[in-house]
Amino acid sequence: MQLLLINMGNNLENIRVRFAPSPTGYLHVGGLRTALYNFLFAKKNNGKFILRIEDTDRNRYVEGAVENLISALKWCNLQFDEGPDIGGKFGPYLQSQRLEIYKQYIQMLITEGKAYYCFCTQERLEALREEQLKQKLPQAKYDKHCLGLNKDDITKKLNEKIPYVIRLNVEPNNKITFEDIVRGRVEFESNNIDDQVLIKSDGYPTYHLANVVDDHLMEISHVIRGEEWLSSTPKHVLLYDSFKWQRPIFAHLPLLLNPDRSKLSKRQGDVAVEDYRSKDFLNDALVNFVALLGWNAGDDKEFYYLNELIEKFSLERVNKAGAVFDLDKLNWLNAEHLRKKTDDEILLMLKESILNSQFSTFNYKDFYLLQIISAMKERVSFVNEYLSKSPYFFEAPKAYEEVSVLKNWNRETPQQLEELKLEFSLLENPSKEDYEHALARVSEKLNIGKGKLIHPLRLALSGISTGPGIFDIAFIIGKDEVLKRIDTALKLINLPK
RNA sequence: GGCGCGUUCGUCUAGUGGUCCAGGACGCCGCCCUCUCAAGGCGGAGAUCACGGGUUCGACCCCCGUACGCGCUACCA
Repeated sequence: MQLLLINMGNNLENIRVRFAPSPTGYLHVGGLRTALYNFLFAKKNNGKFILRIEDTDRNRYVEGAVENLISALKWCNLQFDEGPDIGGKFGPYLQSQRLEIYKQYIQMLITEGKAYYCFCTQERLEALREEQLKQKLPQAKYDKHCLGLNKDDITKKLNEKIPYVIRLNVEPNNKITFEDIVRGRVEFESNNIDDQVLIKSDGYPTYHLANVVDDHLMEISHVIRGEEWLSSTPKHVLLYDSFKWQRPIFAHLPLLLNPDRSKLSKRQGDVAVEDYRSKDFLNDALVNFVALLGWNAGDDKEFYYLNELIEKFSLERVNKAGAVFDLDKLNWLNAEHLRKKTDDEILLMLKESILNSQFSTFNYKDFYLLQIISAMKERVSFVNEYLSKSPYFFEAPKAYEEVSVLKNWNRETPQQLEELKLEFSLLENPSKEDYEHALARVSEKLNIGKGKLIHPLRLALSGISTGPGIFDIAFIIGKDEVLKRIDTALKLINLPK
């Protein structure tokens, strides 16, 4: 009976995963993808998603980076259950505040002979490396020089305050094997593994020690991280085994790539979540897009909301190969998500956009903006395109697209537009249809095609040749404005001789 | 150099031994719709499944090798 309750293997009942970035600036889209998969896996399995900051490199610390990371995560709606700002049962969640813990655990390793003090100077290390390089050894490795030190030597050096590091004692001639959910079985030769530094001379742990100790203490069940960690996983496995701790389940995710297939980098475009946010991308679209970079549900569905991703996600369906970040597809997804928003949702965003634009001093009525939204909705991919693609709704045109003038404006046009203006001026509270009928009457009267009137009218009202139906535009800006803009155009547009 | 991982249309991908002379999406091109531009609908071009050997009656799918790419190779994460 009792045996049935004991389950030593990892199972899906107590899922705890973590996103563990180092605070070097902002959230990288690759980091977002890692965070997302962790989040999706946790939520799908009723588990916990934890944010832990790996700030054990004091040289790399960037002011405000943690706040930045958190706000980017929140913008993407990846709410974590435990973390530096909200706390939790397993805190603190900043590694720099856990130094005492690492010291305590490293002592266990030293006692067991699994780790040892190393007093070698930087100079000796460099000389060693150079020598090994000269001998064309397959690989530069520490020579375990300090492993030979006896207790007295060590206490003496310690008392003399000679700087030291603590190294992992890797036993030779072993095979180190582990299972990875996305890669399957992975095997390494212990001879190829260096005696990694675990505690640096400044007393801080390296990533390798800290991540293992914390993952164990925080009861992390699955380590889901980027492929760049695959090569150091055997060191972590060695550490788990040395501590006699159960290993978590590993899943190493494929990398995100530049168009030239190198690792996604700043040089070739935007890499920070913030960059996309400031370029008017929707959080839903970014998350949707990034989710599909390395994972798919096995069907043809491409449009997802976060809750749908949670429902469908599984680590088993994560791909092995790196994925190029294709901006075209992100743009498309953004347009898709934007069109699915309600007009009221867009209204809020549009007002925000106006505030940050050249039109910030104008005061548009919600009712007016809503009309613009319904006219432009299927013509924009980004909220700010309401302004850039149809500025004429926000301000009367001051100039007229040249090619369109050349194409649609001829000697007879002014006369014809005068006629149209007259007909329009007779209208009372005109609807779209009223404008349309009025224009039809004029075209009939002058015996010319409607196009002869429509295109110049479009030019006069909008200054450009693209946009919603011309009668919609007329209706939205209103009769007074229509008449005014025709007058202005008549005055400003002069055909070249 | 060593070790590890990977390789299906330009890109993201489906595919788990026969239903694939390989399906979908983005992008591109054409047609329809139409006052323009979009959106939408329809259609098209686009992959000798990196290459070479096996295994098998049969391989994109399994095995081996090669090439290429990427990652790691720090007292960085």
